[in-house]
Amino acid sequence: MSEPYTNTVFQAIADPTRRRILDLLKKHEHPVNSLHEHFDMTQPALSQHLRVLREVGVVSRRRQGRQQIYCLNAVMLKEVYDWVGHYEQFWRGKLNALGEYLDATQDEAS
Amino acid sequence: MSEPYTNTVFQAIADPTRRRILDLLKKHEHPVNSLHEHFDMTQPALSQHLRVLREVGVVSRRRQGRQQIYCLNAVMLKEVYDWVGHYEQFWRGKLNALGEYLDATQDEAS
DNA sequence: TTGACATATAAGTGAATACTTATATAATAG
DNA sequence: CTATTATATAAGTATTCACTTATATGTCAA
Repeated sequence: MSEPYTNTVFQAIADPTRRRILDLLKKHEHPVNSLHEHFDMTQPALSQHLRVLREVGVVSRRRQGRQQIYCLNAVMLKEVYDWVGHYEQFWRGKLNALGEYLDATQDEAS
Repeated sequence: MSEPYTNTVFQAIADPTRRRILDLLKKHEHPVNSLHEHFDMTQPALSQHLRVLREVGVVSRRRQGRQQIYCLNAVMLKEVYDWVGHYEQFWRGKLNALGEYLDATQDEAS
């Protein structure tokens, strides 16, 4: 009945647009207009996604002239990596057994 | 402007309740009522979370008498692990203070 | 100072989400 | 069969979300 989990980073990366932003920032830092070229949405919509990422702490920004340069702060993703890493043993071994993944019925149905 | 990302698994694990369900199933399989003891919500609410996890494919179930036994299908989490794993170098470099310029060597590739 | 540029915030909207209670289905016990 | 147990679905609701347009802020250039 306890609540030992937080929401933040996992929710931030739940959105595909925000994952794409992170992937772009992984290559190198970007000002907003440079990021904006990659997305089919308005600039305010993008800025709102950037705000989510900022509030979670997975990106940071600095001003450079009129631009805001966003860059990755990947340390916050370690929480995700650590959590999902605890499941690694479960998919290792199963993969080479039957290819991509077994059907939902694991009772020798195939 | 492309859309090479899907939503499914990342969104499924965005909710803390669903991550807790997976953590319970990681220990061993569970019928619904056994899972329900761990959560402060109604049984239908829990069943709806289980449905989300099922539809994404990260859990499966089989009937055993009146019970539905849920068990983990962790292969679907590999997508998350792989995605976030591409960021590992960034926090490793920063955590042990080897300096940013180690990260700077991934400007090319991918 | 004025105007253009770069980005952020405000306000509004429709859809999705996470819950609730009520009911349906499914298996077993009597 | 009927009643009980176990789980799922239906329907309703309040909140959150991802977007939009309009406007505000902040920087630079003329």
